[in-house]
Amino acid sequence: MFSEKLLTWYDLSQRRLPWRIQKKNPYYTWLSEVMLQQTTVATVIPYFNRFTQKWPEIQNLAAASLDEVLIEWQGLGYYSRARNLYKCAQHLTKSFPQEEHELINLPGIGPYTAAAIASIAFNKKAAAVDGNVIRVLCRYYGLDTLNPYEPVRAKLLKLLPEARCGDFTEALMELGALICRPKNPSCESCPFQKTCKGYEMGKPESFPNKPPKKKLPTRYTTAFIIQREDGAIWLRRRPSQGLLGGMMEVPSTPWTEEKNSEEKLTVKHTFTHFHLNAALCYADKPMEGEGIWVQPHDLKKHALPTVMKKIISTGLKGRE
DNA sequence: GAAGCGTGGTA
DNA sequence: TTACCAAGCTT
Repeated sequence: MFSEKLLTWYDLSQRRLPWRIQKKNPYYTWLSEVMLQQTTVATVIPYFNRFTQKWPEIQNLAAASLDEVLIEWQGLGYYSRARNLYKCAQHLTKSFPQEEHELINLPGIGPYTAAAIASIAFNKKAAAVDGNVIRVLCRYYGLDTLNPYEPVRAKLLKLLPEARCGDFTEALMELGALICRPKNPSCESCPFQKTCKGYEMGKPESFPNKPPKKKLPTRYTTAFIIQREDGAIWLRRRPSQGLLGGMMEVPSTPWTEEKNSEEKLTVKHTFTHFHLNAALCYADKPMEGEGIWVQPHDLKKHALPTVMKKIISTGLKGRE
């Protein structure tokens, strides 16, 4: 009953997304699911299109270098995804598992993504529990527990149909994205309005029950815009693990909670777990250690995270 | 199990 | 401006 109604709605209302054009392409499913982790559809679309144009098959992606992948990934965030994607491509080139319990052993593929790939690409009966599914089912069943993952997973397993498992998985997430939105849900056009507990209670937006978030600390640094007479800028590579791992950067002092002396030019940027306040400082001699000179025109050839693009562009403008 | 891990859009 | 959020994974 539930699944029939959901699939009918989905057949009528689904968006045409690049990874849905070619039906059942496991490479597309895997790539899109990794890109969509904690990231909006609108942000992912151009990245997905560039990746699949540059690397039409997994073999092409696996044959690239990690730096090439990081360059294409720059700006998308959570760069461990790109590192794991690259590592995972090496495995998938040999064989592409169809089962959830095999997929979950691959780098960058966790419980959600394993179930999503098994279900969407191979039509297996797997329970993909993401933020959408948690929101939709918590509202529908009026679940107000602070840890809804397991209860939602149990409900989902009972709802999953024998046929069209993959479409059902996509449909439930699509309902969450288009109708059962986090804010301003469109209950008037929801096919499940009549039987939705959250709607009946008059407060669908209060589900799921989330703990309050802590305030983010601010860290401070001084970033060095080191520019040679011919205009080239000094860059170096960050350590391969941790924050912005493997990406390029301009040198900077350690990022600590000690405030800067008030500088003229600063760049502010917010990461997942802290705000960064970078005071800019100009120099013309390189720092110790490894690094490269890059002409401003060639910056696009290097894997720069957004925070570094902001620092460099602000630094170059501020110098004029 | 809690913390670390990006970014851009929206209210 | 600040806060919150968006198809989670790893350690």
